[in-house]
Amino acid sequence: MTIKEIAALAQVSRSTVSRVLNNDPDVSEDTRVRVKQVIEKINYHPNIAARRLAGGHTGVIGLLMPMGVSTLFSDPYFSLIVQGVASASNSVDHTVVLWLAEPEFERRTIGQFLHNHIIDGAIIASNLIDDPLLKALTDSDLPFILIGRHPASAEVSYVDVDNQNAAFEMVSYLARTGFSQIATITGKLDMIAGFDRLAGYKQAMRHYNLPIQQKMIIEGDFSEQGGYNAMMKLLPAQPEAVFVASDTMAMGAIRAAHECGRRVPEDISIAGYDDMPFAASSNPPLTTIRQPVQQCGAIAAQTLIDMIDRPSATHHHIILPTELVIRSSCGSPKFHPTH
Amino acid sequence: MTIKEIAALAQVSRSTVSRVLNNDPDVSEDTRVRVKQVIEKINYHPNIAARRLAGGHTGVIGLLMPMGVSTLFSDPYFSLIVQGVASASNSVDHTVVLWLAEPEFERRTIGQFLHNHIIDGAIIASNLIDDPLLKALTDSDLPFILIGRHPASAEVSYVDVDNQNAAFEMVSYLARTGFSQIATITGKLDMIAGFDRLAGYKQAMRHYNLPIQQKMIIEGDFSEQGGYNAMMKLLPAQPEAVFVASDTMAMGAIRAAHECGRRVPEDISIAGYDDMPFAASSNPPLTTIRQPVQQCGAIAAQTLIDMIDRPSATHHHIILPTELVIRSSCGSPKFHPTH
DNA sequence: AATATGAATGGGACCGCTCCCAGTTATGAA
DNA sequence: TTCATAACTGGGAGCGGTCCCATTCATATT
Repeated sequence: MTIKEIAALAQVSRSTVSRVLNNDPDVSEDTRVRVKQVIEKINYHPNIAARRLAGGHTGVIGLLMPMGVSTLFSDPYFSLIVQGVASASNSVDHTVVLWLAEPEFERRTIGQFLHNHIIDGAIIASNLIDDPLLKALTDSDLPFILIGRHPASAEVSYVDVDNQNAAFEMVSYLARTGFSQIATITGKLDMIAGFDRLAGYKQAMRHYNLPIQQKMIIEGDFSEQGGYNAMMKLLPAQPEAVFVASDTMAMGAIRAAHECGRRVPEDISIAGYDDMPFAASSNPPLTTIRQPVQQCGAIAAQTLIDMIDRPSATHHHIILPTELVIRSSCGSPKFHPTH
Repeated sequence: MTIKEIAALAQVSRSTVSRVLNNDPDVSEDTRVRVKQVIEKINYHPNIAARRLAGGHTGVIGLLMPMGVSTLFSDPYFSLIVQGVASASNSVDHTVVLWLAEPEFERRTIGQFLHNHIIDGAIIASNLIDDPLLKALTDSDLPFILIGRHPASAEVSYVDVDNQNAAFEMVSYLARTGFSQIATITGKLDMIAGFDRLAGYKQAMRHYNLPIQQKMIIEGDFSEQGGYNAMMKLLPAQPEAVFVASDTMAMGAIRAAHECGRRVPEDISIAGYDDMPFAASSNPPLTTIRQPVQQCGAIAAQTLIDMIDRPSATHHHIILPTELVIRSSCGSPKFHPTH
């Protein structure tokens, strides 16, 4: 089933069929309809490989999430990213493929992924601060965009939320409520999101003249178990409130607190980050930061497709707003007058 | 960076470079080494589109999970499938792409996916009993394999576990323990796995001369919330034990039981299915069926690649063994002497 | 009426690779 | 030494599209 056969059946040339396929205006309405009917009837689909080879684009964009399949699938955050990317791409007739590779294999295949000329561009949701992937990407001529800002930012396009500011807002809220012993469970600090949220915490502490203490800062890893472990380490330091850098970790932290007989928020206040779907219905419902994850994915896709269609030297740096969501996992100091 | 340039640099013909690329034995060791050095130095990657166009295969296989991104990412089952497929494929130098599409868009693009000739074959983890996708697949000439058997089986290849038998084993275990009021929360009954597990339940009930009662059979949907809802509906019927068709649903069922003041297993026994990672550490640890999900994915990939390399008319029907895993979520009737 | 203009279409030349066939050289047997 | 054979290697012909240029024909302009 080739364009040639369609051309024969519709009694036009290959070129004309190609024009119809690509919505070229230089085709008479008659011809267009006739060709389309044949295409429809034959159930013809252009061969992407040939298309790419001859033309230059395929209409498929690649989604790269270099973190191992298991974590990729265990964190609802990624699910939302994927949904955003997929629906935004689909709505402008692009399809998206998720490149799946076990970590060891990934290094070998990543080059292939970038150079195989099967995708028109790539969206990378890595957020490792120092990802070697980035160098490969900038060296190649493949259009790409990051989800999560990159410190050496100017050279690459990204879409992100203002993690630092969001964390600042949250910790400020805690401080204004009257807490002074505010701790934090950070994300992985080699990820930009983890790093930025910690920076926001520190900024707020300084802003409210609260001491920044090492024992009040525990590094987590964005996982539930990591939150649990961190909380166990943190509890002896007697924090009144803790800002946990992700909702998933917050769940672990709450589990740890409960296990040690602390009520939330009566004995200890816990705030999360992400406003994941489960945050509203957890026990207790989580005070957290809402960030538009799905929208991040969607905007990344739109921007990338735009970059593909209209190449230019400028880079896009898009920052999406966050929102403080107050629920009941944070009380106020009067609840535990021991302090 | 084309094969031509490599040929020029290595002072051989395009053909010879192609031979080296494809491990053709008809190349002298000298030449092979020389060409490989150039390839290495230039960091050359063959253009997959051209390769596919000229040759016939790309070394990439497609993974199709037509169920919407959100469910895809929320169920650890799929995560395991993906891991199995990815690692098995990678180990024989194939890469796998996950075709992402929102449901509405999917119908339009699926044809493209099948006919675009960018993938050498497809693995489908749909298990909808009557998936129209299947017809499209059989009509096309793309090699494919199902994860989860298909009722109209002989025509297609698949790898699956013996769901019915596994369910039979589990319910038999419950019956032998001494329960007579055994209920079941099924999976979605338009999925073959849900259907088969219910069949196994019924088979065991008959085998042990236990009555099959409508009120003891509630249809779930494989989700946690679905398990919760089903359990709420089931509780008034006073079952002693319930076989839940997935661990995820079992967690919901346990939650419902607890909420209604029933202890597990003292007041009610609950058995799951899947032996998901969390099943061992849940409260209480779940008696369940272990099925080699990851292995399913791996074997599907291996078989598919074999089918691609050595086309033949025969279809593969592979059934993997399951295992009854006894933990503490099922007690014995003496625990609740009210019955 | 003669010419310029533009819309619609056709055909050739690739895109980068693989496959097949033919040619070259080296090797061993006659 | 001569010739058949094997071991390599090179070149041509596509794979199924897109793009560009050339062509045709109808319409508008002078």
